[in-house]
Amino acid sequence: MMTAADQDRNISSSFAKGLAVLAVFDAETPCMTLAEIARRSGQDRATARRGALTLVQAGYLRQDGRMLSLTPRVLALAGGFLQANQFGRRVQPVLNRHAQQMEIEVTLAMLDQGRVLLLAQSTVEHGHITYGFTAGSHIPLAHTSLGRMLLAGLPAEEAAKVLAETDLPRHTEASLTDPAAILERVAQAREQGYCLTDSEFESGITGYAVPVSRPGQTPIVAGCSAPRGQQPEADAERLLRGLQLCAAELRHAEAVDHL
Amino acid sequence: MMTAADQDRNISSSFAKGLAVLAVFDAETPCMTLAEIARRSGQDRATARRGALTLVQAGYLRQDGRMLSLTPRVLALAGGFLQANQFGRRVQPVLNRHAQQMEIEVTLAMLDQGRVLLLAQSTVEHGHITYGFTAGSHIPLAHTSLGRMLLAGLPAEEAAKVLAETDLPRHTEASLTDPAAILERVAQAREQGYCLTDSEFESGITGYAVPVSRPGQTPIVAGCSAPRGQQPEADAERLLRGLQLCAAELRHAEAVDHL
DNA sequence: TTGACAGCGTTCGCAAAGCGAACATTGATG
DNA sequence: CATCAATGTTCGCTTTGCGAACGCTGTCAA
Repeated sequence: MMTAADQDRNISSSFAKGLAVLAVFDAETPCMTLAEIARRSGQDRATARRGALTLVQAGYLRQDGRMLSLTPRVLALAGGFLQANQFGRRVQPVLNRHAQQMEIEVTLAMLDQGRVLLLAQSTVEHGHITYGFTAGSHIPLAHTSLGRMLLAGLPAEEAAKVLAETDLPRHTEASLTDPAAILERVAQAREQGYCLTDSEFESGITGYAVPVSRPGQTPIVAGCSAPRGQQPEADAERLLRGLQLCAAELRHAEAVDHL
Repeated sequence: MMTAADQDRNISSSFAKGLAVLAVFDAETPCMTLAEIARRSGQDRATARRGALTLVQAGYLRQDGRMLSLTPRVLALAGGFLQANQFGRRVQPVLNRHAQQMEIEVTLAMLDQGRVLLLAQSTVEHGHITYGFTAGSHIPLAHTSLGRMLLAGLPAEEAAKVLAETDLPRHTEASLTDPAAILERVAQAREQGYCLTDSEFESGITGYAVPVSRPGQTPIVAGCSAPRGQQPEADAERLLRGLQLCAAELRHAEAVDHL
């Protein structure tokens, strides 16, 4: 009874469903019940159960009573990527150095499924403590300087499409909620080669971002954020200059060319 | 012809095989052909192919010609774990602070499949560049201070068993190759509450490690490494004291209690 | 040049793997 | 205590995906 919507024989649907189970843990939910996993992954409870139990056996999930949570082993998966791309040698040291010079936390990010995916982060002591994001965290696309700079790295129409598929929760009173207004800021960022946002994600915090990837490549950006200071213009100039230097060095090291 | 060794109906074997494909990328191999994946994962080429193609469709792998490589999306899997355990807020700042005070890179690690899994690493600027390991990297168990301190966190017999299942490649001339000799160092580490190794993994580099987890918990350790200096004893005392402070703070913050 | 060969990606018939309706089990509510 | 809702688990039927077999490409020796 082969349907017309012929499932691709090259794709393993069981595997895809299992991956969906694993991916469900991306939110800040530390642990979940089977039913919750099933709901979030849009699968039958029995299906989710098989996926989860398989993950437990493989050591990626731990089962405490009826609660399931990720084990540190998932880090090894990311480790493969980081090692392969030499992040430890080519990216992290550069971020660290500029972060120290700028006296601020510097973040490298790219697009992933309509959100901003943090690739790497460098922290300096005395830095302002943010939400506690790390490499692998997702942050909103529309209301962060990183996100808008990433959109600016796409062709205008594509950026509009990505943005249209994103929902725009209002994080602060300053959050822009009109897609057109956001796209205008994106266009502005594209033109001037940097992006600033103020208080649209965290109140009182200004975000700064510059492109790292070369035009045409998958967009990669570097950015930082800090409480708004006494001389916003001077701060912006100093931080953007620092970020530009950092970005130039990453480009020169070809550290992010094939992401 | 159902065998007596009845495969558990609760486990999805296709999913498990797919995961094995993903895990194969943990080595420093940036990209692989289908056949290579099949060989490394011990699967039939066709099976590996389905797994890989599924991963491509899910966005975790990218296909360039006949080469397959991980995409940054795998970071999101790790991000779930890091966010859930508040690494960004509870662990990373502590590591960074002590690293800055000690003027050296500090690493947090645990056991995973007979190897040392790096959980987090301080990101302060410093002089000495190591292999470029990052969170999620695996390093050897037997010839690093982190690894031996981890073994010391296990009951003696269990440590012996884990070590027996590990192979002991000789990284440098100084590498101990006799399991008994290694276990003796482990026992010593267990007694004195810290572990030093010298040149057994990288020539001329001394490794320092102390336990972080409480006795009985899954072992977690903190450590650092540096070129051997002029006054080894003074260095050791200073660094171990720093690591102990760092470990105590992590314990107090209960940052790593349920890993 | 040509034949043999080794290694690769891909296909397809048949066995077995896993989907989900249905069944237990738990725990909250009137 | 009965009712109900929500969760975890089982099992028959169908679909999925296993792997022998195939075709293709590049390499070597005759």
